[in-house]
Amino acid sequence: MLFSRLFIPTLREAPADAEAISHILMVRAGYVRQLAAGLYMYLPLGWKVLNKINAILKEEMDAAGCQEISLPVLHPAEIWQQTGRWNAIGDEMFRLKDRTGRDMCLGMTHEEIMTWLASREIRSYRDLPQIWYQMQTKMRDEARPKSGILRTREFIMKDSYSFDISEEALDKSYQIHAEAYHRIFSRCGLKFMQVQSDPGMMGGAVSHEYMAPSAAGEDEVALCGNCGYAANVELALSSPSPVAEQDWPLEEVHTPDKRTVAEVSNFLKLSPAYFIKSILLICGSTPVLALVRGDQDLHEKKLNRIIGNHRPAQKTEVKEILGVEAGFIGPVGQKIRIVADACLQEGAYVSGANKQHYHLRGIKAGRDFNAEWHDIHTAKTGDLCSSCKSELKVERVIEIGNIFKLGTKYSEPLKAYFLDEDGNEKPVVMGSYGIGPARIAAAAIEQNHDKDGIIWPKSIAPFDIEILPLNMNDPDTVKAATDIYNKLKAQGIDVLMDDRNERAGVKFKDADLIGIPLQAIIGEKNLKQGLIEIKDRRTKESVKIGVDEAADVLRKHVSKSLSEA
RNA sequence: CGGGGCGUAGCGCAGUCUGGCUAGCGCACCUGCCUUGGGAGCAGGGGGUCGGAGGUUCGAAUCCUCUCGCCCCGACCA
Repeated sequence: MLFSRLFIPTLREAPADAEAISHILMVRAGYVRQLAAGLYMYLPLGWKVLNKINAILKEEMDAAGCQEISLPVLHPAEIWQQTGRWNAIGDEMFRLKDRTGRDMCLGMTHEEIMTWLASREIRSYRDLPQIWYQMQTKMRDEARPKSGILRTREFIMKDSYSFDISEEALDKSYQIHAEAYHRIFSRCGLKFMQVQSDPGMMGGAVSHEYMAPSAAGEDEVALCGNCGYAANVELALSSPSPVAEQDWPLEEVHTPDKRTVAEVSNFLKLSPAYFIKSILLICGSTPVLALVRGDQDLHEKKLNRIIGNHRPAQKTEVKEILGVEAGFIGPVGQKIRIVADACLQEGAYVSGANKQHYHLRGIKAGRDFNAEWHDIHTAKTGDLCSSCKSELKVERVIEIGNIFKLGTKYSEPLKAYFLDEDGNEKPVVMGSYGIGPARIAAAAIEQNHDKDGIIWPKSIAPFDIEILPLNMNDPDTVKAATDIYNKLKAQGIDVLMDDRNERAGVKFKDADLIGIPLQAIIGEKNLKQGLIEIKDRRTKESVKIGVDEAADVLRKHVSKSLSEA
């Protein structure tokens, strides 16, 4: 492809409204443009990258025995009403009516529609298993789109759905996906990991996420370097690192106007780890007291799984319900439901005395208060792994894919039944599996860039090679470049030639920005000695090779690097 | 949805507090000359309903009211 014939609007300066590196670079290098919040247009280079990723996805899905189909984006409401998600999902679903007034929605995922299809067509155990997938647009009215193409309101997803006769059979489909996903992300050149995750609104019992480490990510995972435990912090189990046990008698301490853990711990010259943080929550209309160690944070989602939806109590409610001002509340003597972090079962602590300007020191679980014990704190770096007691590390990540065991959550309400060998009617056992190609692209940039621009992994770069004829007014340069360009093209190599009548500096800057992994630089001086230069975008190392052998050498470079990937 | 920030040429910005000449600068763009190994130089040129609506005023990018949009933090989240 000739640069002059391609629409590649590069920018010298970073757009003012971009913050994430991948966002800045994709806009600057002319890969994408923004239409509105969370809505992006893919320009030729961006679309090419996305299609390279999609091709890898399809290859691996097909190789795993999955079948590509395509479903509508526009859905009738009834199907979503049957599974209950029409009501369970809030403003995140785009809803509309057709001309007859019938409720419709735009698909944010396709469990319902896939299951509807299965319910119509699958009758016998002989029809199973099936794995169907599609590369298709999802629409989600995100509360806050952000970070360029990392979180958008419209995006393409590879989503697949498995239909099996039993949980054991589902395990197999699940495993097939796990293996395919490992191959896909490896081929895309990403650093990634598989972690345990919370199934959330998808339902089902087991799920895993595929995470690409990056500061631009929105999720956090807890990782154990020793035993390999890896989980989203939404459910990661950990023990806060223990503190030396104190042998305090239970006694009141006067703490005038000291309310927060930080204030009291300063006042008493004690580490926050010796405190119990008491948080009053309102769950429906019943109050619940949540307790975590003073140096820990409560994790809302963990608590949510135990007590359901809840909200923090207002200061006035605290006084009404507990009879004491917020800041001096504690678990001792409370009659209301208490959910406490498991680490508080050991040791003696300081907490509010439920008396204005007083705290209690020497509180011991079991003796002084009782609670339901759960892991409800937010795992953080330095916590101990719950299975092997090594130190955990918490890292920021981009979610690039996920796999869910759904069981019969969708097949039962949508009546996707089959007859088994014994003639019994049974619900199909399902799984669903997603990958976001745009997030793969963004994560690849987040993980592979330098001050000059993008450094694409070879497998998903928009081109294999960029040829840079430095002076288009020099006939020898043009001839040599065109010659190499034609030879490479004839060999099926995807090559971009910067044939613009620009100065060398402009071409170098744009080439580095765009990030094609291999550059072939053709300049007058080298050419006079029969040489051209090939340069690795990542290492910036270059070697000179003969013009005549250039096409062959470049071809070998490309095929070698692709087989490595 | 709560908090903060910002809307002036394709991009990046100044001007707004303290109203006043024909609304400016850099880059990009067009023409010509020149130049060709890291975003050259010279000369000439085109491009703006100052996000929108209403108001105050002799006069509004600037002040007031309303409104729309975008970004960031938080809440939320297949």
